[in-house]
Amino acid sequence: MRDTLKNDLSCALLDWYDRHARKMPWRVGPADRAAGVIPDPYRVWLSEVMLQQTTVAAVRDYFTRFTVRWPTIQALAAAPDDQVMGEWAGLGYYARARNLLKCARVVTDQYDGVFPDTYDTLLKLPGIGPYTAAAISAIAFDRPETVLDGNVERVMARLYDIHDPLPGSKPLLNDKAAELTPTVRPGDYAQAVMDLGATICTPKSPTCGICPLRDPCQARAAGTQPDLPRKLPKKPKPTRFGHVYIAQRTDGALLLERRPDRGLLGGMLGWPGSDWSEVPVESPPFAADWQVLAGEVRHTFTHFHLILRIWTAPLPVDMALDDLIVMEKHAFRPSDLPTVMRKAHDLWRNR
DNA sequence: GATCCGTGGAT
DNA sequence: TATCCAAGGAT
Repeated sequence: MRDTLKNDLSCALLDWYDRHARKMPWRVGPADRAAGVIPDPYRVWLSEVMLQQTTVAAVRDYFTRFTVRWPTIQALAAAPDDQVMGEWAGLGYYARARNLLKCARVVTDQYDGVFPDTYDTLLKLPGIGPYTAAAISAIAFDRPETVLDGNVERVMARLYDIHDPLPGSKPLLNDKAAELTPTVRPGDYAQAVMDLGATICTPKSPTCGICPLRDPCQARAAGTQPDLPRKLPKKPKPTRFGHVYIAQRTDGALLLERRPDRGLLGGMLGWPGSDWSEVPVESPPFAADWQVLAGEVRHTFTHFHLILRIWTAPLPVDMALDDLIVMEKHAFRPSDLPTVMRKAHDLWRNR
């Protein structure tokens, strides 16, 4: 009976996916896969890391730029750190980019450039956790692993009308998802559940009327689907303040810093500045007649709001400062900056 | 288990 | 404007 239900559900989902799979630059669609096209594990891995907590729309252009610039994992492994961090700038969660490079170098050096295919081996690699290990194993190698991301959590919570709040209900949701994972076409199936969650079984206003699982869905029968999955309340975000300092030489060169590898915006390029706190201390990188710009930069991170004041001064010739970078005009790209630093740059340029 | 870690779009 | 939240991982 359970097998029958499982087969009905997974077949309904695969059938829906065959007809409605979204096109994505990294995806080997059901028709291509059926025709024998084998996914490139490098592209599957890169896309899955980019997609961690990030929307498909935001990832698209980044994925294209990365794969044009670094078509293979060996090419990526050989890239200088600052080029990769610059290409990742704006996408957020910069630890992903640092771990991406670590992982590329491990696979290149220790696995001869060949991605491992098992969940347990993938899980040991930098930046690959339970979700991504299962996703790569299933999507790139068509192994019957169960992916559990936000989409699958939502689909399972509704399908079985589970009211226990996340994250405590995660093991139960994982059990439900694992029960449904078929041994045939597990890669397509993993993408089918996630596509369903992303397009039909959405967080708000799910379109149950056209859902391939509308009949067996227990939440829909109970009318509870808009309230699922339940989640524990989140903490409010405090507001912090800070100062940043933009100094430019008459030839256009700029004073920048490479942020330490750990912590917020780790490894990224930025403007020197104060700590970000309730009452920041003005801390210019060198003594000068600093002028504060009109306006301010407002930015919201994962766990706090930030309001920055921007100061500017001429950068003397031959100025050299510990841990700071004098970047020539031709070498500076605003797109290499994380978004909050690019906002400061834009305010300064439009002064 | 709780906290930290970005960003932009939708509502 | 405020909140949610998106194909999560590391510590």
